[in-house]
Amino acid sequence: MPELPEVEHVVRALRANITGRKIISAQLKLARIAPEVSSAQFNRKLRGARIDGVDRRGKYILIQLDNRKVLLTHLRMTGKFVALTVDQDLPPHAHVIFYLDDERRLVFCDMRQFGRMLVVATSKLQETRQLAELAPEPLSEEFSVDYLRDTLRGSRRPIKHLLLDQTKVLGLGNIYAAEALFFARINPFAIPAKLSKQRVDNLHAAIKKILSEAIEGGSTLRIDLEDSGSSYIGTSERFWRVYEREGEPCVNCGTKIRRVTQAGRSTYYCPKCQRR
DNA sequence: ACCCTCACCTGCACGC
DNA sequence: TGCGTGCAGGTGAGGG
Repeated sequence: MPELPEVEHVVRALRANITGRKIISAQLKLARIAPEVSSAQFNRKLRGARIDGVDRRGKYILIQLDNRKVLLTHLRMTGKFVALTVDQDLPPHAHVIFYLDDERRLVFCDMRQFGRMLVVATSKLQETRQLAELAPEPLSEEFSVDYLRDTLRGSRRPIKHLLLDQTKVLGLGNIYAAEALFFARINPFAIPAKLSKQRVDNLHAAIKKILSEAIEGGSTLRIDLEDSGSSYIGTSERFWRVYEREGEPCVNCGTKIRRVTQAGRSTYYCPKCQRR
């Protein structure tokens, strides 16, 4: 499910819901979710810790603890957090359960079991392999036109593929990469190194626009954020210009949206608006 | 270094 | 109804 905007919503909801709570115990029910530790070690590292805050780096969720550790979570495709009150049953695919000091349980559910958790020392956070190579935050000053131009300059793989590389451009997934290219009117097969300065400017603006609109809940996104106990945190419903619109008319020119497979993923684009 | 393919899983929509 | 196929918003390993 989640690309950067969805993860940001999960982070905000978690921050509002669990900051200040203490983890009484942590039950890792499916070992592959935290492959670097046993379930006993997982509990040992987390039990007794108070949650000081919740942050995000790219698509990673960082749950800051007061025991000088951070719980890193990646939702991958289908990971979700849900907060349960005492009287509520576990939902399907509940793989990790955090028993909190207010009698609620924070549950990590993941149908496809791709999600991952990792407990790292706060002092080692920067050098953690999963975070160390990530590109700058796309909504920060650091992600500048100059940065993007320098990044694209050396690359000859199709631009859509590069946009999914989190070490080059951070936060986009298959949907927002397609949408950003549509807004910038760039063909997904275009060669990054060959893009004109103007097109790089357009792409830079499009990435910022797509992500910030999705986060702030503009016209493209309707947020369904629940503070109260039971519902899934950070779900959303939205409308896309090209994604999953194969055969439908382009909103700009009416040409049928095309779907192609690129690097093993579906890519949607308007063949008329998005010329190479 | 790059680029591609596949693997990891379950569930759902679709066609026969 | 039932079964096979393809597909799903992410990443990482392994090959050329």
